[in-house]
Amino acid sequence: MYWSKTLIPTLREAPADAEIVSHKLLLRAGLIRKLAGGVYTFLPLGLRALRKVEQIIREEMDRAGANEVLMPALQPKEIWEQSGRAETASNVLFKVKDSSNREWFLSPTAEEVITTLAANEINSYRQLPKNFYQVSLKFRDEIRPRFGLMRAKEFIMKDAYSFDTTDAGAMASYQKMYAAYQRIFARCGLQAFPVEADTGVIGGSHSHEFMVPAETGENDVAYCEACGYAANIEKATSGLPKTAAREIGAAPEKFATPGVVTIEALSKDPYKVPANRQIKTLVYIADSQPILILIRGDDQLNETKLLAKTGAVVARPATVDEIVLLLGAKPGSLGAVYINFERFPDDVRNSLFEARKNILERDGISGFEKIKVYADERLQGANDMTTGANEDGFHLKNVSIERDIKVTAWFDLRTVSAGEPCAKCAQPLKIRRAIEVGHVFKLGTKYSEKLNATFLAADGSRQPCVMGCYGIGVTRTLQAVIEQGNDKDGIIWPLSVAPYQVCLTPLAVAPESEPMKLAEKIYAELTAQGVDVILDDRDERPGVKFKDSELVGFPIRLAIGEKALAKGEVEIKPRSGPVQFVKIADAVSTVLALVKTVYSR
RNA sequence: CGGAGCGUAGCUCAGCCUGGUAGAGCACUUGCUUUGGGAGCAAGACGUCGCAGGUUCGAAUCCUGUCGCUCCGACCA
Repeated sequence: MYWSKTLIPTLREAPADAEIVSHKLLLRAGLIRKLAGGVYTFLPLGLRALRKVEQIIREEMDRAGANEVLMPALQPKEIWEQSGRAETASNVLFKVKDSSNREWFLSPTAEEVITTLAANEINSYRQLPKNFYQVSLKFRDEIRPRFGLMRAKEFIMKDAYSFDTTDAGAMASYQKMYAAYQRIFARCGLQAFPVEADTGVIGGSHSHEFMVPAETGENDVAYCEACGYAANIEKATSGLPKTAAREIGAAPEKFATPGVVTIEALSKDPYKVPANRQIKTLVYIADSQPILILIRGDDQLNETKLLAKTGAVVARPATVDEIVLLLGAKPGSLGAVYINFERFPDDVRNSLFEARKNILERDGISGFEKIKVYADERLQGANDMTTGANEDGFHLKNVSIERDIKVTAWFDLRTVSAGEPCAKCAQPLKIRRAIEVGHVFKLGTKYSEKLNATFLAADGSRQPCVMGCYGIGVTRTLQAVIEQGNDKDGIIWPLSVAPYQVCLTPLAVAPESEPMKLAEKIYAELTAQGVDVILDDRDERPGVKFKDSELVGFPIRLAIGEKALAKGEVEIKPRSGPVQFVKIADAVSTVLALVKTVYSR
């Protein structure tokens, strides 16, 4: 390609709405342009890089035995209702109506479509296992698009779906994809590592995310350098000991705490109750039912764990009004010792109970009379604890959680912090930010059962396919490559995904000038060898050409100037390496040798 | 959806407080000079100041509404 024939609108300054370095460079290097928030056009250079990432993904998916298909972006509402996700994934679904008022969803993923296909086309165990994938445009009704391609309303995703006859087979399919992902990200020049992950509304039993470490990422990963444990903070656990038991009195004791509504205030004079001897009581509305969550005072609730462990579809903190109706006190004085107004005489209690129940049920909240209490495992066996008395301005001490509180179930509900001992090897955990570029799930039979994707087994029985699904955010991966590879001058592409591998830079471009004639000759030779070359034929000053080639980040620049030519030489400069002058006759072979170092930046 | 901020030339921004003929740098066009690290000089083109309404003799500027964008939070396959 000749530079003057394509469109590479480089910018000296980044548009004001670009926040992170990779977003700025995507715009400055002329790879993308924004049409609207979270919606971008890929310009020629950006599309070339994107296609290279896609090609790597296709090669590795094919190598792993997956078959490429292309499924509709426009999906009928009915199949989403059948899987149950019309409701559970409702907040991210783009919904459209056609002229006859029929509802459609713009595909954020394709479990329903592929499972419907399998239901129709796969009948026998002889046809399994199978793995189908596609690379296509996906839509998500992001409430807040951010960081360019990182979180967009519209993006390119590779999604794959495996179908097996047995659980063990599904596990093998999962491992194949896991290995393919490691190859894919390595070939893209990315340092991506797998971490244990929550399965979210996709569901399933087993899941890893592939993470690219970056301060601008939107995920926190807990990891152990000693044993290799790594997990999304939403899933991570640690090996902290349970709260120590002590000698205490026979019953909880109420004491006045006027104006004290925080853990911190109660830990100070005159009360001096350390946060780790307090029980924090949180009220949530989970699937329209009130629940209490008990966490140690110095811990933080992990809402993802709450949903995962309780099986709730949606949960939100209760409002202050709801809390007063439920427990009779405002936040700051809440506890789970007396949750049904035991402190009142029976007749008063019953009338309060009925009145409040009616109001809550009017607002769609049910199960008031039997509030479930979920407690974090770290509180198991804890006594000599202090918690709210469900009476404004009062707390209870001498609380033994097992004796005084009716806990419905114990779960790991807390968020781990850096420095806690690893659950596997006791070394201190670290936490860092990362970009999620891929996700693999073992789904099991959740979708195949709901959408009737069954097969006839060798023994004649009809069984649901055991499924897995595997996603890679292609456009996000592209941006992650830039986020990880840049310096003050611009992008540093790995050879594998660079829009062009070599930038030929003649410093005189008149058709009959020596630099231009030599550039055209080298261009022809490199192109014939299968190298992606761009020839900067613009009549610009050398400084402009050098700055642009570094901003765009071509891995190898071959400059041809009058001075070096007079000595029979040209100048070859890797994007992040030293300049070398080579004889004209050796120029092509030197470049070819550099291009062979496929995995290097 | 809550909180904050911003919408002026293709890009970065000034002007707004204190109303009075629309500005700068970069980019663009033409000419001359220059030619190994984002050139110099000269000339030129580019704007319904996001949109709508209001106040006023007069609004980029003040008021109201609205749309869009960004940040923080909530949310997130």
